Amino acid sequence: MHNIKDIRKNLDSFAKLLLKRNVKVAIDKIVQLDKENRNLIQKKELLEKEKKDISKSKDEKLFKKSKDISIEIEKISSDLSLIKNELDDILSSLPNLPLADVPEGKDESSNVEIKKYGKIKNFDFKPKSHFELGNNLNMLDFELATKTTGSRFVFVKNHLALLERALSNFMIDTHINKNNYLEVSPPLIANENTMFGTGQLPKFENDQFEIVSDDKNDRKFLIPTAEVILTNMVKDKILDVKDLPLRFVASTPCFRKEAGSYGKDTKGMIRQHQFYKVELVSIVEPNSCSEELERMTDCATNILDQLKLPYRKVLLSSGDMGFSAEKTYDLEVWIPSENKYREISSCSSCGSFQARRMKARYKNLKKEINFVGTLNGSGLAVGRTLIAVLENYQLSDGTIEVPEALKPYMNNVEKIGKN
RNA sequence: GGAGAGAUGGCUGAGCGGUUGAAAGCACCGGUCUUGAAAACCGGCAAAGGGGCAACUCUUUCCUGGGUUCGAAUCCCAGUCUCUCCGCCA
Repeated sequence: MHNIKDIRKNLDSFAKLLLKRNVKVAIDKIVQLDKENRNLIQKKELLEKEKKDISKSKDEKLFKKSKDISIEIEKISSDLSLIKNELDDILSSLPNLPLADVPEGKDESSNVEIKKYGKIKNFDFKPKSHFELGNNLNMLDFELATKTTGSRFVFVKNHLALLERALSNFMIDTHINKNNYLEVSPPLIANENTMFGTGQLPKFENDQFEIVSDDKNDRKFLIPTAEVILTNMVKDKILDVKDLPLRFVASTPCFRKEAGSYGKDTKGMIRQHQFYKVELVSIVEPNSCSEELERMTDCATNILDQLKLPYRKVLLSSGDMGFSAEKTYDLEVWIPSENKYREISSCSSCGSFQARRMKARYKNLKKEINFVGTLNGSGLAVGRTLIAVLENYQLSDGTIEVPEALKPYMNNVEKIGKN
């Protein structure tokens, strides 16, 4: 959510920066609504003052007049709320502004590769895809999931289920022990206001799984990412600067409809309606967002380093960023069967964009109140990490080596194979 | 699911029709005292929005939404949430 005061001050740069994100704003409309809004506020306040004075005077002769004023105030109020709603609707559907160092571009083709890491293994056989491997091991069952649930779900069984759990635990342990995150086990369901706070609503309602409820005024959604619920932990709060930064980590299932991606990655578990993800969220002073973004991204890359998976770090272009982000790094892991890198983590700074939507503020040492900065990143997407481990650690006989870093979590299983 | 109680500022908690944005305490900030600190004493301390270059000023807000009244934190109605007891249950 953008601050109307800031927009007022920087009309041109505001429109220009949104254009960088391929969004055309009706800037004239915003200006006009803002003007009307303030105009009506002034009118209303004047009347309220008059009314207040009358009641203070306790002068019975003026009581009739006070009643008339009430009627007038009511009229103005209803106009006011119409205008205000229209303005808010526009403002709440505009994405965050990109930072200056974000490359300009329409889509992912303008993303900038920062660096490649790790060593891509040279297989002396044709590496199999994760779904072939999983299917042969009888540990990934897509057909069964289709039968019980529908497309884009999967049963993970036996040692791969263990591996999935091991990955999750390994990641969380790393983040709480080495990176100073606080572990959280949050609700997996969020209400409408919470979804608005992080920017999933109102614009991306169709991507969400909504829970059927009798009460239309109490809408509930399965979280599409723990970012939603973790970031909203500071909703409506005024924090003390001494409490910052706050860093939360959670491993949760994520639920997404992925509308619009049908036909893409239909095979395997790259793109599922449900998947596990270890999520990192930081609440910081707004001026340390950029610094925290580097730190958070390092926390995520550290997991890939420890798992010895080859990956690259990519700076997203303005056209490829998510709605709430001002700057995003993607981490892409090497997928041998596809002979390319695929997204496994996305770390974003949102500046104060989400904080304004959530009304999450803090008090600095001078006791000034300001909105906090929020960041979120995957550390990492567990489902996709499972894929990466399967494919990168496969042997010619279709068995899977367990990465060194995961061994403490694998109940002495060192190699995953049929037995 | 049944029966009660409650929701007030960062927290605890008074107020139950008229200068109450709201007592008191805690926390916090400033000052006096002190070699320094503590204690004690004195003073300050809500947020959002509007107007103003500014000093400042106005409006709104005592869970939410309606209603009564010239006037509501206070009365009425509906809803939400919390707590206690009982039942049920992983």
